[in-house]
Amino acid sequence: MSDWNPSAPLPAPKTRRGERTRQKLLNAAQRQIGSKGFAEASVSTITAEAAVGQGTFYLYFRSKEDVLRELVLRMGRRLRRHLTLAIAGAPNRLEAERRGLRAFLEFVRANPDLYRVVAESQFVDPAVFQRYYEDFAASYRAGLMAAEARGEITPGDADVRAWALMGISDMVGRRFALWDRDVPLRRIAEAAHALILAGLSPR
Amino acid sequence: MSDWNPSAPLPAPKTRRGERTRQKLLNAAQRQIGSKGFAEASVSTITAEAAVGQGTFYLYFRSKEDVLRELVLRMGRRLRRHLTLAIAGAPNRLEAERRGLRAFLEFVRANPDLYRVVAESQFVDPAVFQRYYEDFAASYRAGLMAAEARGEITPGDADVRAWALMGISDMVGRRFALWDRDVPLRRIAEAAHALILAGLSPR
DNA sequence: GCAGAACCTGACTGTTGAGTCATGTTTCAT
DNA sequence: ATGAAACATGACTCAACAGTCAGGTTCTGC
Repeated sequence: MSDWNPSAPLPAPKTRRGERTRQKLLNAAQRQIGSKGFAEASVSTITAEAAVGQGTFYLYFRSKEDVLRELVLRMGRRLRRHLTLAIAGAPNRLEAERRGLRAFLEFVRANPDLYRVVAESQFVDPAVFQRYYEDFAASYRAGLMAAEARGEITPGDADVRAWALMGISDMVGRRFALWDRDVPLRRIAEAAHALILAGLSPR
Repeated sequence: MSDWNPSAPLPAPKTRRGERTRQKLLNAAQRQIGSKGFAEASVSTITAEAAVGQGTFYLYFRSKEDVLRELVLRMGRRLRRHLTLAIAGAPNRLEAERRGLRAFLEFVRANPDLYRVVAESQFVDPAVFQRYYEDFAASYRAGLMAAEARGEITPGDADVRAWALMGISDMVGRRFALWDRDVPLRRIAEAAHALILAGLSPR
């Protein structure tokens, strides 16, 4: 009759030391999973990198899957903050779009680990992965609808548009910010933005 | 001094029986990996589903990674064929774009296994995954440049455009063809195509 | 219809790594 | 200052699998 729930998050650390250890583990996991991938990164390589004992891991996370989940949430928060700052003060939606795209590419270039972690979550915990994108899509969609109401963009299906635009960022980011680490992002962002602005049709 | 090479593909089956067995294994692997994911699908579940002995697997594939590689190539061939057929006879590039997008979404809906297999290859064999997209991008890019020369589309960076357009298909496909198995694809394809045609800017 | 090549088998081996636990150390509220 | 709660440890257990191999079956060209 107790309310014990096996999938509830583990209780947060109660002391400063505990919180520090948890963060060390999260950072180590991010580097390990980000560089070697989820399958190759074992709990023991993670604890070794964090310089804590094997068993310590299980004081803060139920499993390797659990720590990945946590990292996806962390990535979402960081990216959201980064984009919010980049967009703040844009005079209109199209300019916000421009700045956001550029900022996203720069974020990916600067945080390849987190990018990979999110991508891997797709197979480790589909629900979290889906949630990650749904959340971005929802706020993207809201932004597009508001802009449409203000007449800053043409009318259109905001839902499909939101996913399509995320797809552009995602793929262009992978190709030009992650795989190709040298190409200047300004040029890429401008080219992609031009497509988003005017499409392909001459008319 | 012999020309033995440990990473050369295994010799092809010499008899009809051998070829049949290899195909049974490929199909079983596609279903297993497509439904449970690469990590959960073991060689023994694959051989069980194919109804062959454990060791038979290693007559045709060096490892689980190897069979995944093969499946990615198969997916590439099938998708390419599907798209070529769908686009054949389109009067111009923009119409080809329209038909291609729609055909892609339909392919994803019909072949969720193959879609997942390709996505997993990203972490199992990055080179093959990258190659898969680079190949599509190259032919996409060529198509866009030809269309631009004919004046069917506005001038622009064909490379970035190719990746951006693939990104749209990829993400919209995942969201509306894979995750949401009920929504009618015609509507989605039209909405995305409208964005590709004219962009967001009112002008 | 025979020889030799091709194919098939599944029990076995060895490794890997997740998760546990008994014991020890540190923190902190009182 | 102290004791109880929180935190930390790493050797150990145990299950899961990848990959092997010695021995058996089926095919195919002649």
